[in-house]
Amino acid sequence: MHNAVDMTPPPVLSDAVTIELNAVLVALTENQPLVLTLEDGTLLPSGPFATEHPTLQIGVRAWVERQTQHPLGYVEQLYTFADRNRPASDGQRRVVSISYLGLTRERLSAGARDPEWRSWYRYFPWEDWRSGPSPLVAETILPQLAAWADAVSDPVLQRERRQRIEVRFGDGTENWNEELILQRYELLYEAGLVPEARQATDRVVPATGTNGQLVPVPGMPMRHDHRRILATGIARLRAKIKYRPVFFELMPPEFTLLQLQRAIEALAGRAMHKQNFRRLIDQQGLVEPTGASTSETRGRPAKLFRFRREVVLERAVAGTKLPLSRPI
Amino acid sequence: MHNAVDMTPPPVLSDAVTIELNAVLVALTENQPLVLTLEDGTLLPSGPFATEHPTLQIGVRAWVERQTQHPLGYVEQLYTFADRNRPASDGQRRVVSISYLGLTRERLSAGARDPEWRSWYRYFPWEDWRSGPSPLVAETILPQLAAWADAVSDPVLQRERRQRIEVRFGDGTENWNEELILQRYELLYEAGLVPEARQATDRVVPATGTNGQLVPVPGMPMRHDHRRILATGIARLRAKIKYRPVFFELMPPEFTLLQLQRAIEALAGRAMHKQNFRRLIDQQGLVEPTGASTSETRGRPAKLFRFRREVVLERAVAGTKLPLSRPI
DNA sequence: CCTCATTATGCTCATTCTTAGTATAAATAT
DNA sequence: ATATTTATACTAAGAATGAGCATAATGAGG
Repeated sequence: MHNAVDMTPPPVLSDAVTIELNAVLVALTENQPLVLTLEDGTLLPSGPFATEHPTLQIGVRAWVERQTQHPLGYVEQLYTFADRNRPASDGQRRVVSISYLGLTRERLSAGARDPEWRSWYRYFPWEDWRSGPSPLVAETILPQLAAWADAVSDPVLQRERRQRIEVRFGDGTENWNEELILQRYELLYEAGLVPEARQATDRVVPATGTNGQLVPVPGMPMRHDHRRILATGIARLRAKIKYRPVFFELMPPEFTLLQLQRAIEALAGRAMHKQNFRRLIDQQGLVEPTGASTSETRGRPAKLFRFRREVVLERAVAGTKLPLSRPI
Repeated sequence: MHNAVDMTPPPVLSDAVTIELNAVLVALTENQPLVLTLEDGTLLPSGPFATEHPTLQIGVRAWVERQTQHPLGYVEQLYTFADRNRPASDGQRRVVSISYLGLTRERLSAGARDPEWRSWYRYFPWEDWRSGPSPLVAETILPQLAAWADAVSDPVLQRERRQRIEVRFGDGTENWNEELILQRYELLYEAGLVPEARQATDRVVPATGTNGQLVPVPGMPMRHDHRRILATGIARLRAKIKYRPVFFELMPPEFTLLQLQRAIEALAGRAMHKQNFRRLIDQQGLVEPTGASTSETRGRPAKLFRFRREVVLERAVAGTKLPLSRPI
């Protein structure tokens, strides 16, 4: 590397580290957003980055495809971090984790136990607002967070905590921003309301119930920080669907507009107005009718659509608009 | 790490790699967006990630602050890549580069040669549309890209190339999307129109002028892939200013609304309608008047503003809207 | 002092977008 | 046949946006 004379840091040996790749692999089935898990749903798939992989992305694709027997469509880097909660001083090499978001069209080996596809709302039940405000927020989460805010005596800090709660969770019925899933998880972690927070070494102020005990919020935990990585992936996807047509990779080659709508709603965790959704979709020229219709549903048969070739080719830069506003 | 029996890849030694940290460090002075460079503007600052750094971000902060003698405000991870153009088979450890975007309030050591702050439009002159469409696009870039598209005989490929050019550059006067800076750079690279493309080992189809020679587009190159990293940082920043109040970190504690507008315009590379800008800004409650005004400018004195405390505290989730549309 | 150039700021207005419907069509289940 | 379900067309109120006019407050130059 370069060595500008007065810029060079004191000669320090850049240490050897080991790279671990993590994947948040997403699929959609029957209006459920699924994520691939291992070991009874407690881990995301991960694997080492090795010499045989020319690039990181090829590394991720290689072992995900081997594990799932399925070609991986869209792959996007999520985040890289080093040594969260892992000490480096025991003679072992430090581990740097690089996480990826992957989208795939169909799930496979349904019912398998390892790997197993699970709805991500098992991990984040409060994030599903498709049929209105999740009662978990108003009834369980907000009261406990309020207690956590009250637990600090300094009025300035208390006000800051209340503000942070309000921005992330709204009031339980309004001002819900589905993109803030990661920030919500992190706040719950900080408040000691998720089980993962107990094992952590850093200072955590646990919330206590009326009997002085920790009362974890419903939602399945994962090992290490994999639930946080999952939240990062969901957040990225929820943000991205609003301006890039990522759902290409999740949909079958032909679909009805309602299927498309339900797919996006599954990702966003919110319902959309049907007529407005259709208007936006065909205004944008993302899809074209195949000419056929389906009568798999009960009512009037729906036209089938496919994504337009030109848009698929340029999906990395093509724009989308959805009747999901970017709140505040 | 976990080891699900039928999931384990063939036992492969996860190889040791070296981590290198790169920084795109941005500041604003006199309506120019500046980036910190080394070695006569040919490199971005980079340094090794070493044992003494508990986390990656602390590592970046540590040596950037040592190099610039200036506290680093906002820091955000950009991208991680391994071995772009670097062979791994010579017995040396592979290098994984992790790049960061940093924002800082004031530049320092003005006029110093190393490190030196430079306007990023020296590297991407075609990206400055603040006083209308950049003539470089219509007069230099588009003709050469058109020649590059024509150079392929297969009509399907030719149409695809034309479409990619159109999406990224528009027609030279309209449909300019300032967020696509990275995709534009990559297209110029692919077309062989930037000098960096010549040294690359991968297959590059160089564009040729009328006399059969490579005609690079104006804009200073950098070594390695640092200009690409810079483009990544600018793209991230241009996208982010539209929905998060990142400009906090770049502005002085007090400023006029015109100063704020010029700052954002410098980042976006586009001009905004003054009255509409003001309307949006005060609708959102991002700033509050300090009560004072300034008469540093020639005309009517402008009120001074500061960012509101509440918004600064929650800047990671606070929203912004600017009269810069997210085109297509 | 007067006028002009310059910047700041208030206000309007037409257009487009968005939201939240109503209405109607075409199928299935009973 | 009738109720139910789904698809699709259309509309009207309200909000947001884009473009511009009008006025205010200052310094510079005569």
